[in-house]
Amino acid sequence: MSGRISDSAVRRLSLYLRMLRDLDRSGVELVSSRELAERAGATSAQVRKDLSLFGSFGKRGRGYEVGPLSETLEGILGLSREWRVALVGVGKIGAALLGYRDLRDRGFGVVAAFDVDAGKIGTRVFGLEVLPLDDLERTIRDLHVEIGIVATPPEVAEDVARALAQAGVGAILNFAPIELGPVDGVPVSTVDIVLELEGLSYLLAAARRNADAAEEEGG
Amino acid sequence: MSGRISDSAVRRLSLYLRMLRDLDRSGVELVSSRELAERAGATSAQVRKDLSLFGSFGKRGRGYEVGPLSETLEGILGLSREWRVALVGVGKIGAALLGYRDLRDRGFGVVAAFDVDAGKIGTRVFGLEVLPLDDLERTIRDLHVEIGIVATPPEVAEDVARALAQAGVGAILNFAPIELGPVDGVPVSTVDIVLELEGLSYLLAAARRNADAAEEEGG
DNA sequence: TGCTGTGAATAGATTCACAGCT
DNA sequence: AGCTGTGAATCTATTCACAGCA
Repeated sequence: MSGRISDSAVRRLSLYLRMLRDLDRSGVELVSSRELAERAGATSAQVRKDLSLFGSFGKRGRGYEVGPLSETLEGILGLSREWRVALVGVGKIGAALLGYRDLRDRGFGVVAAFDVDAGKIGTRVFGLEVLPLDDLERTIRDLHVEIGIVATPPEVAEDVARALAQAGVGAILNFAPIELGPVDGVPVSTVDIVLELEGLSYLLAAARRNADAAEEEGG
Repeated sequence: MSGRISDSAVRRLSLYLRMLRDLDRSGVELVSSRELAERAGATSAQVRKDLSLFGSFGKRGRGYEVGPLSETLEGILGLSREWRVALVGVGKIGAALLGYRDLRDRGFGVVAAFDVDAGKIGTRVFGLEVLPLDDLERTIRDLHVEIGIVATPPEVAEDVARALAQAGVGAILNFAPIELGPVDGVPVSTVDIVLELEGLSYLLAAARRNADAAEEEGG
């Protein structure tokens, strides 16, 4: 059944689950791979292949049952439980994350926040007390935190990630604009906003070059 | 030379550029594909292949000149100029983006911000006045905005993206947790924080399953 | 000798297409 | 008849390996 599943496949499974939850809320009970694909921006073959990586969940000639498939995907993705999250770096982005209700609503509860700034330590941000970095290891162990979020400047991101890994988190989400491989075997996923914008910048620049070239050619 | 370049290749080029700027600041003048690869978390062959998609910039036997290659990459990525950006949705994440100095520092100047909330309209967030959505089209045209950022709730994200496209932006960065294909031909890049966390959740759940299976086997 | 640039080889992901169940 | 599940085919990306230049 499950060999190594690609990141993009996992990402699509998350999207399918979202669509299934929407359908469930709308009272739909059965969905075909084609319908699911349309909503998730994929192809029907892709949907079937992705699901088949984990088993056979559909009924030939009918489609997939929305409720049961949702639960199956929640199980696969580990979303039938609440994950405990700790955040390091209560700057602009860190603070925004603390106030972002979607995280808790979707099963990611931020239970601790840390910063180095003495001016922030002891204050409450969206109800959560900011703790000093010195408390990181103990707090993360005590609270059984499973996921760490790094929202620090890039210079310290790697050290912070290592400290989180040492303290026992099993996965890290990094917002610092620096590429981090797995640290001490703990997987790191990076959200790099500037990199995303630069990707768009490339497309704009390329489109402009093409337009210029076409104009050249035209006359 | 340039056919269709993959997103991942463009992303790596951005990373190479970052490393080159660092090297430049350190006074390094020459770098090999191997050194660049190490710093960017790629392989030397990957670096050479990525660069060769756009031309031959190195010197055989020597490596690449840091300064010139930086400028070449800036040109390719469209980063030798400042892009004008407009933001829609001044909530937690939108406000954080307005305060995020890195954007301006890296050449993405947010020149307009919009919201529907009458309580926010007219206020200043990090020095920028929040405008009503009604002003969106005119303002974007007047200010020649090239990139739009969607930081609204998911329900309205698609409509907002369409309005931005209609108003003439050439690219959109979407923070709403909804998959948007290109709207009216305008490319959309989505940053979906919950999706990233769900990807990590999958890894944690899979690791846990493996651990359980191993334990089963062992005893 | 050292390192680029690049075809050829390999690996990986997506799409096709159809047998098989309901 | 309709739709899944999946091997086979295709397409895309990465890695290899080496000729060719400094």
